[in-house]
Amino acid sequence: MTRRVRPGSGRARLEEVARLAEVSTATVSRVFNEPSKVSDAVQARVREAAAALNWIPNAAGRALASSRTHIAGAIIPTLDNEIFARQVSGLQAVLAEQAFTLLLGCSNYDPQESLNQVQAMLARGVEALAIVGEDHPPALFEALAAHRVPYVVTYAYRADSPHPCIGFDNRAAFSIIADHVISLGHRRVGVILQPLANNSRVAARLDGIRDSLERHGLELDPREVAVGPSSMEFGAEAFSSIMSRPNRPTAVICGNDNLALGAVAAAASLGLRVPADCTITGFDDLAISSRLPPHLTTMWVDNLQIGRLAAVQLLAARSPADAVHSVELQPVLRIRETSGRPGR
Amino acid sequence: MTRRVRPGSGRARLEEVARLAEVSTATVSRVFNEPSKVSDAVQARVREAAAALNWIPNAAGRALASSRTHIAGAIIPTLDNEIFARQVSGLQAVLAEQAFTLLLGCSNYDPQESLNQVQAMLARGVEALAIVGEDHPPALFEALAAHRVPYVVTYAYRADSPHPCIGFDNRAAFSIIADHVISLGHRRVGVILQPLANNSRVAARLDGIRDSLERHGLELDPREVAVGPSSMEFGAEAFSSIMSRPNRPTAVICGNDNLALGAVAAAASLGLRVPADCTITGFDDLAISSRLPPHLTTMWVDNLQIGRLAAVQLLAARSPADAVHSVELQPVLRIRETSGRPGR
DNA sequence: CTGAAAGCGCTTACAG
DNA sequence: CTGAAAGCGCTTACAG
Repeated sequence: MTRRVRPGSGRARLEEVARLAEVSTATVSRVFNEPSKVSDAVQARVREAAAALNWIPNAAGRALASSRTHIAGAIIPTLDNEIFARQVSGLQAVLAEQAFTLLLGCSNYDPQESLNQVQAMLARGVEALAIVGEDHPPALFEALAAHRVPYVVTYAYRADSPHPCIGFDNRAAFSIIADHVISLGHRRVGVILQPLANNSRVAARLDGIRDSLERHGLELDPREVAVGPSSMEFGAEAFSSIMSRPNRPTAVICGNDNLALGAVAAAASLGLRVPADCTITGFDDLAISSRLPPHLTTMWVDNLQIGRLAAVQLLAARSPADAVHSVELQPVLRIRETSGRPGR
Repeated sequence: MTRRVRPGSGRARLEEVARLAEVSTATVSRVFNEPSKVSDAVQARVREAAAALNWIPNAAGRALASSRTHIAGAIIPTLDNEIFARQVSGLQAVLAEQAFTLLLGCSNYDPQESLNQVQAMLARGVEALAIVGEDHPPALFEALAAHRVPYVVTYAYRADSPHPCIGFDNRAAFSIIADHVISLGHRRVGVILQPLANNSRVAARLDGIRDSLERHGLELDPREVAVGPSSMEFGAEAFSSIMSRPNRPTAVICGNDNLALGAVAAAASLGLRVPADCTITGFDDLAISSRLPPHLTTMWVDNLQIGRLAAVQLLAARSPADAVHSVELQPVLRIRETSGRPGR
């Protein structure tokens, strides 16, 4: 019988620590995982040996033996957006406290890509998953269910959602914005939105605006609703186009701050005063929105808290008794310089 | 002899796929890892069985058996910065093509935290690591060497660096900015910088400015060099303070766009015209810098390419014959509206 | 409090 | 082209 030769990782193994400390491998393992079960004297010897060998436990071996990976996943649309980056920070901070590693995936608003990312994460053995929004293929949620991985949908909250969710009501939020605009005396309102495809949150925002208008006996002129890329360029372009029509609106509600900042810049180059000639509102309250003049009227969401709460819920959900609970946050309207009464 | 009972993961295992396809486990493994070694007929049977069982390979088992984790790591200062986020996108895109997963860590400019992150990543078995900058504890680089993990320092390049690096020469870049400012006719130059602690790139930037001034027989007045948080608020505050002195400078070079945007806003509220009363320059060319008026004179670095190149180098470095090669990128000066001749 | 040893789910050297 | 089986580095049920 020849002994097979396998390369191995070349690093110090737990067994060598055990040999140096003159204890069993079980004891070494316990020192680092259940120290209360090991006498102080033995603990000291083991820790010394581990340090001497520069030993770092091998996560794969540990995961295989314990069926616990200590990995959680998060899927966001894109890193190119400070609000999602902030959610990730919140997640990571809380997970790190429990020695969990965060695996991050970006879907770029592509449902197929989010499914791919989830597959990859399941292969890595994520124990829980946070995912922005609910616009994902049914196969994605089925895969999570099949592998019994607890998950939470973030950044969107609906009371009747089939998923546990931590976020805010997009529809209600935009009703609040429209109410603010109408309360200032505006009767004709334009809207500039980011793409509706694979993002039901944007549709909810439009519905929220319509809800408010309807309550006040007003309606949206479809020619004054622009939908396009979530860029300042498109915000500027759409604003110019809306404001170049005869009998133009006196207020433009934008789907986010990016679009609104573009609209504000376009207003300046058109020689329009904001808000005297046109009120402009955003959503997100980006860092620049309150720092560069004119300060934007917008809505702020505690994204750090969304990330933190998601992590707390997911960590709790590992004990199967605890299901993930939905939490609704309230966005805050921040009235600044770009909204005001119509006319001069 | 009692058979021990271990919980297991509860998911389908490769062995069940083998049984259903009526082949050995070796064959199933080969179908997914070395398909050319398996006949088409058998492949089809195995793939069908895997699909029927909804089997996803267990990464921990695979890593343990092969000593290959297919994980790479990246350590950046913060996600709260679009330039680092862009590097991560570049890294991730190239790594994904090779079926590598990226593990992301943020140090928040804290050397101790970057060391912690590296330790955690070594435990996870990262096969390669990209890390922003070289301001890290020696123990960090020693740990990488001890575990034979190839790495690359990004976002900074020095010909005499002890590390393989992919980035640009911060000192040379700021010399170019200062040359531009001086060529416009400015003789008194103020400087606003982000914190120098644990970030030698900022010190290099200051040196670059000094190099240029010296070449032209000029020098910096230490009272006109402000150092503080990398925020628009500090940029504004520092600018106001520098410009409120008698005999003030006619140009202010900022360490990045954030500070410069704050300076531009402060100029507006002080009633100073930019660039007629004061030239202001930034660095990074953030998305907003060319989209909100006045368009900033700044320098652009191809951060996506830094990320991509880092990934390519790291993937190549897995075959030990190939060491990681340094690559120097050239930042591009983008002259826009905030720089001009002094006076009117 | 401690140890001997089975087992986690894969890969791969070896044999045919 | 395919298979039997050892082994990767840990954890933990079991026994003392």
